[in-house]
Formats: sequence, C-alpha cells, structure tokens
Amino acid sequence: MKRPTFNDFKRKALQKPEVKKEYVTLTATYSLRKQLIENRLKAGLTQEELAKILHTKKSNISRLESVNSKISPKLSTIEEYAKAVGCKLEIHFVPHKN
Amino acid sequence: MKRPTFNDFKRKALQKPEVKKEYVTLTATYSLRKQLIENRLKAGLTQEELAKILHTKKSNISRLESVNSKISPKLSTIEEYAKAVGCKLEIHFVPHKN
DNA sequence: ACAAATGTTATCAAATTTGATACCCTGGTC
DNA sequence: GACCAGGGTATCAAATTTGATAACATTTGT
Repeated sequence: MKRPTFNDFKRKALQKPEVKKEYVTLTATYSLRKQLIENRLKAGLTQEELAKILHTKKSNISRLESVNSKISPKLSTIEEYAKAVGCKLEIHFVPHKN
Repeated sequence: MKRPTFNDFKRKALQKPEVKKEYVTLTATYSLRKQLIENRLKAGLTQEELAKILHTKKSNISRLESVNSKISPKLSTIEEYAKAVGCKLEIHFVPHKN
C-alpha cells in the first residue's frame, strides 16, 4: 500500500461538500492571480512597465495581482491586462459534475 | 468556385488589424452574455428564479445578460451566477498568435 | 383577444473598484 | 552605509457596478 499523496488528501477533502464549495470559489480567483503574474513575466514586464502600458500606476497592478487582495476586479480590467501582456481572455462555463 | 460564405467574409475581415482588435474585445464580452443565458436556460431557470437564488432582483439579471449593456461586471458577480446555474467558471489567458 | 409570465429599461442610493499619491520593505550593487 | 529597482500596502476621491423599485414590452397559453 503506497503512502497517501497530496492528491489523495485533496481528493478525499473534496468529498466534503463544505470544503468543495470553498474550493470552487478559491481556485477561480487564485488561478486568476497566478495567470496574471505568470503572463506578465512571460511578457518580460515589470509591474511599473505594465502600469505604463495601461495608463495607470504600479501600485494598482500590485493590488490586482495580490493574493490577499479583497477586491473582485471588473472583467474589463482583466481583459485589458490580458491584452497588454499579449493574451486573449477566454471565459468558460463548465458544467459541474454531479 | 464556390460562393463566398460568411466564414470567408469573417476570415478576410479579420486580416485588417483594426477589425481584429475590435473583434478580440467584442467576442469576450459577447461570448460571456451568450454563456450566461445559455446556461441559465440549460438549468431551466427564469431570470426571476435565478434572481431569487442570488438574493437579488430579475431586473439586475436582465442587465447582466443584456447584450447592449454598457457595464463590465465584476468577476465575483459572474462567478456567483455560474455557481447558481451549476457551473464552474474557468478563465484562461491564451497567448496571441503573432 | 385577454391574462399571466417573462424579460427589458430607467433611475436612484449604496457598495465596490479604480487611479493616484505617498510611504515601507527586500535584495542586490556600489 | 547609501542607493536603486521591484514589489507591497494604506488611503482618499472619482468612477463604476450593484440592488431595489417601478413602469413598460414581449412572449406564452388559453
């Protein structure tokens, strides 16, 4: 019997409905922040350089990317960010299994 | 030689950079509205029923789904809508070709 | 045609995000 | 140590979205 992995733990935990509920909302925003940063770096830009492109300030970019940020950005904000780092934003409604 | 189709026209038009630029931003929001409505219907809900689930009013749902709506909704608004119709929201940064 | 259900639009106050400014922190370099 | 680049945080006014209400329009069913 192999030792339980993190994925095992995750799969188990997600059985609990209250955990699953949190997980769904968490991943969406978390994955977004990750993609923001990831694609800015991929474009070789600092927060300040990106800010200039978007005609705003670096502090605002930082707020957007911040993990502990309590704000839910507007769709247009994310869209402009994406365009500035050479990406296209795709949004999908994926039906829940169960 | 077959008659030019709409897709032919579309492909041709998208060669023009200024058209392409508009297209990119248009499709993102347009495709969103379509998915909102499509998935609400798929869930068998009226705007009023969905409004009740989200603790709001049907007029607000209509505004969200409205094609000529000038507003760019918050991400959390779309996320809650998705959850209410039994979906998970997925957001992807897709690198531009070229 | 009528009534009921569903969807749309306008408007206002309340809530939230955004832009700008200022300031702090860390790592690296001199 | 002093300096700089890059990033983070707090705060305020300005801009925008959201919720609620009311009235109007459209579709559906009988």
